Amino acid sequence: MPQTASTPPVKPPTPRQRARARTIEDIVRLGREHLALHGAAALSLRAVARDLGVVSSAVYRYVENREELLTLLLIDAYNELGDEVDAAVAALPAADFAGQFRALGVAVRRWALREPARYGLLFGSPVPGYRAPVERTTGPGTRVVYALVALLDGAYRAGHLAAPGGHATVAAPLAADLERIRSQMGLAVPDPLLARGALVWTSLFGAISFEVFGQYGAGTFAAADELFAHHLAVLGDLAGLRPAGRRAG
Amino acid sequence: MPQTASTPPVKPPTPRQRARARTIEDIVRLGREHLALHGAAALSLRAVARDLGVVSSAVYRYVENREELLTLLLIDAYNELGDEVDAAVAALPAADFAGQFRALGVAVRRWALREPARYGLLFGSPVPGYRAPVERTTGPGTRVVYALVALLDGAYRAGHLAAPGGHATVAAPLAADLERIRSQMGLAVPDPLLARGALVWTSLFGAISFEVFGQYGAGTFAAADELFAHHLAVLGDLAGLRPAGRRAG
DNA sequence: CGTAAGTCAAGAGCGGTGCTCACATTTGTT
DNA sequence: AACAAATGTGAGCACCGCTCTTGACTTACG
Repeated sequence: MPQTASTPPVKPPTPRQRARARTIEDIVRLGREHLALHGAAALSLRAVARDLGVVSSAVYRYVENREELLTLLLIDAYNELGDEVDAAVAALPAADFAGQFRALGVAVRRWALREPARYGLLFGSPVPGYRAPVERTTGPGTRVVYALVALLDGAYRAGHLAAPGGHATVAAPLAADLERIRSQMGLAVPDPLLARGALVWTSLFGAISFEVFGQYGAGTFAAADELFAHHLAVLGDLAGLRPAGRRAG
Repeated sequence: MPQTASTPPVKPPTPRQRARARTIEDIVRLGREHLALHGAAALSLRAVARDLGVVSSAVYRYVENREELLTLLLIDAYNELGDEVDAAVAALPAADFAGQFRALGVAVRRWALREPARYGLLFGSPVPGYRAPVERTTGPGTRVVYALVALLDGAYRAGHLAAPGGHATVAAPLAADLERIRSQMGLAVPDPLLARGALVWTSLFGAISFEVFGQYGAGTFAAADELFAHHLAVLGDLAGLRPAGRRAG
């Protein structure tokens, strides 16, 4: 559980502060349930108030407005996804980069299919009129891509990332972006692999979004698991990851 | 312009029917503007009625409800995107499959960046409580993927689609899906290439969605055009497309 | 031509939403 | 006990989707 951000660093929390924190937690929990059931656009403060057993205007004592609750739910969802992805990646041997990549992809997909409405809030069309406060959401919101980039950088430093073939080149303006990213994140991955990593990143979420949002026609792919496994394998190749040592080899 | 679906095949339209059709067109046009400005979830029949200079209940004479208007706008957007993609692909020589693929991707991205809210309606998180009527939207909604698949199939039949390398395999249940798709659409592309085509399809929209929905952090990629061009080149390779004859070679 | 059928705009109204505000109540502290 | 802060209440505003009735109008037909 993250500590409340506004807690002063010295005093222990008073009972009232504890009760207040608990109420906010309840509001977020109820909001999460409504979000999961009816989607982001249908999230209603009045409904949350009803479930909380309180009059509608009372929740404004705890949450500034609907946007604020959306922000809390956004951070909540980002962190839950980040936790599951981190755990899935950490469950594999440190040297099994291809396996870690597969685990990352599988973890994101599993969470997305389990929480489609929350996934839509994070990675779907932006909620109209709502702009996520960058200073509060970038941290949790970048956990997955940080895990992916760390994975690729570790593989590269371990000599497990193959140089790409193909006809794609990295134009100069793009190289400038990549150099900035590399220095900001302390990476060693060279441009062609880093650019491919960006593509793999967006492609992973593209495949998951198509499945979660029902962009494939209904019944087009009955073997959704196998389709995603195939895509993950291709994307792993695309990133330059060599599969770990052959089984029983 | 597609003819109105409910027109009887014999009688010419009466003035009343013409006026009615014009009013519906106006409603769709105004709805398109509201959609583009404020997003799908904020689309309001009352606001459309105000812009139309009519009382709110009057629009229900022409449009059954909000969902119906959303459906009309969905079809409208799918067709506009499909028209632009078809035109972009058709502008290239029939044998330049790699160029056609690039043109397809560029056309989708251009439309998406020009019409982010409408793109979000088509490819973003589904509108809560709204289920698109399959019988009316699958036709327009599959135009882009049909164009992509036709492109790949044509390239394969012309011997311009290279067999893929890598470690990915097509599991048996997935092969059954692909076989069904192949027979339904009359394709010749074999499983590994068809599965890769599906990945290229989702990856293309993944890259575009990330850009349109602002999933890249602000300022992460200043060279958005070059990034997308890179991705298109890699995805073309991934699909198996060989670049057209070297320039001046 | 006159009447009946069909069509349409208008307005009231229902229940829902986000949000604000004045007021009452509870609670912790002095 | 008294006070002040925190919290809950209910009314109210403006908006939303949607329904229904009413009156006016257009069209078609006898």
